[in-house]
Amino acid sequence: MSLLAPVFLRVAIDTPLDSFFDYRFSLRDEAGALLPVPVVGSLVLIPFGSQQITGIVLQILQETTVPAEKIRDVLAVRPQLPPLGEEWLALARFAAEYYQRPLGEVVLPSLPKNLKAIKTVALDRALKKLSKLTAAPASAPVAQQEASLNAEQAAAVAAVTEGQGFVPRLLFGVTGSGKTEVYLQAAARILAQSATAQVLILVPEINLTPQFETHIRHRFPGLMLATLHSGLAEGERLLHWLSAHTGAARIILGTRLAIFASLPDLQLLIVDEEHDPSYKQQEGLRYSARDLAVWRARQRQIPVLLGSATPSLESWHAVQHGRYQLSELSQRAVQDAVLPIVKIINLEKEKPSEGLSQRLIAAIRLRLEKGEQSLLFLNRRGYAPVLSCDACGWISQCTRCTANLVMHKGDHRLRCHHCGLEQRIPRACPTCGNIDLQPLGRGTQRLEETLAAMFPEARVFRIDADSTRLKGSAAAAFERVHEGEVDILIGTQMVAKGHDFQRLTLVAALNPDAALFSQDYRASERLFAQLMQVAGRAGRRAQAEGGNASEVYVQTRYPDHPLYHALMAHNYRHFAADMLAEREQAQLPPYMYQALLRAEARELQTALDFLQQAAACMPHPMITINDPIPMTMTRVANRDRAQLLIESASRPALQAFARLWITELRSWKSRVKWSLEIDPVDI
DNA sequence: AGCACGCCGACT
DNA sequence: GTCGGCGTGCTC
Repeated sequence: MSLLAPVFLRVAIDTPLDSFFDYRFSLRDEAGALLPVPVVGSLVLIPFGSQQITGIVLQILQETTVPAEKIRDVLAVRPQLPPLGEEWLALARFAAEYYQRPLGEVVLPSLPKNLKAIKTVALDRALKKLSKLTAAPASAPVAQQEASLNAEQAAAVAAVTEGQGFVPRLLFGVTGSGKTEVYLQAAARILAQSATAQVLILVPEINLTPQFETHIRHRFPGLMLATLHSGLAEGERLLHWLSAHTGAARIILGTRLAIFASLPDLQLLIVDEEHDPSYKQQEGLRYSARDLAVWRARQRQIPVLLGSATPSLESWHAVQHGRYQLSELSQRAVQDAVLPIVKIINLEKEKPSEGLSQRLIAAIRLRLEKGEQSLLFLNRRGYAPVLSCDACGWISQCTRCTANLVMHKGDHRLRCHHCGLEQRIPRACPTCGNIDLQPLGRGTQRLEETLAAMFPEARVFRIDADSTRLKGSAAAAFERVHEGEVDILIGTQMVAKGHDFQRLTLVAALNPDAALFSQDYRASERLFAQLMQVAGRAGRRAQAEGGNASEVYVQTRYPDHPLYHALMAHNYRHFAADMLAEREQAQLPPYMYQALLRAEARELQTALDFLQQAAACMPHPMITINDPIPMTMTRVANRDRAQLLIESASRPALQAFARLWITELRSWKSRVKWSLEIDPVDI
């Protein structure tokens, strides 16, 4: 083999085509100088059709079966970037295989845009900046001002840090039981064990990164921390990603996308609020960051800590079956703090006015008198979910979706929350001309208006996606609440997570019933977690301060529902046992594995026909193929959607089937847009 | 998925 | 006579 012969690079690129592409790489440049052979994991700039794109080198080949006339030359390699490692590629390969997507569609979207740009100015600048920061004196990663731990916390920290190899562990503890302290001290010990060790901490929401970041910076001064989430500007994102990739960052804090960070010496993974649905990506590669965290830990034979007050039934099931270890924090860690008292208000007996029962109004008034905060949780933004005409029965419907247009009073608009369609609120009914149109139902805006009128002396404040649309305004809004500038806080699920408000002693869920009877069998699991979580916002204050225990009010038409009883008793174990028994009885996950084939087309029937053919094309003894059904929200943005659920008791069988099935469906070259999701969560 | 090439309707 | 509709075919 002559040294002058070119080599061929097998490259993965971001395309739905499930194949790799081979390119020629000449070992001599135009001047005749010898070039080093590129390394697997390098990024390369290549011509692709009429475009120039960036791909990643998977293999170096001496020859290729691709006809010579088709082969094209690599345009450039990116030598300044240390190549992505084998271990990272193995993670991407696993995700691609497990979720049944082309490898390039996993790898390339997970990299910062500036890394893939044709021009390397941004990359060069970031690398230069990074080299200055490491140059900074590396202080010993000794934790500062550690809080003292109770026995359960200490046991959890010891168990995490003294275990050998891959140990998945569930940290089960109510809000306020001190999970964060366990994370920080476990991280401190792991970081102290070597000068290069890295710890990855995942949080469910971008809103939670700032306060977590503050904790970490305070606790580990001088240690490089990288945050990774979708809110970063491209420049920051590249810098942070590079600091993780080069090993300079020792703690990496991020949302689900951070699970794909390149981390050369990862030694501990922490997934906070592991049950949170946000860990599931709901478009493109539909991965579970929680599940991938466990996979990464197994791959590297390191501990992974999954924390929650209301663990996912999957994780709880794994504990019951001995696949995960359990560390429990059974007490609130703050001295004298007690669990809030949960009170159920029967809306059939206590008729609400403007959505508020008299008892709840009285409870709010009491808090105002004592200078304490109340939080009203209503998971519905806008003024009213629909506008209607009493005279003819017209209601505000989206013309493009199977959904109502939501009334937004502030900017006088009707808005579809699914496709973004907007129009002015009509002066009169579009069908009969009646000028007296009625908002039906209640959203956070209307509630805000009601409370402001009811308590003119109170500072009423609303936090939802509408009120925090501008970048950075969510952080400012939470800050306002923390500073005590708010008496009554109204919020959607945004306020349910993570934030601890010191003067908050009343939490109310105004209208949580809808989830009880949802078609989605996971809805009650989510509702329970959400209510436990929002309840956890209250009662952090020590009783010793002279206050009574905090209160949580739940307004419901179904006061005897077992979910609310479990909530009153703060009894996750009981709830989980019931739910798992139900799931086993009904043969649902985690006792069964599922995949969901979705199809969309202009006409519903086209989508259903496609699914019907898919259902019939490959019978398999170990796979249950259900009937195609229209999705609950059939039409979104003028596309009709339908789905087909397949199930199996065997994960390998489901995987093998899905692989063959996808190959078959691809070969049809149908014009129906379709996708297959493994382990779907929103059914 | 992009993007080009290619063959039929309403415009300067 | 051209601009542009989206059908189909390809991408190392």
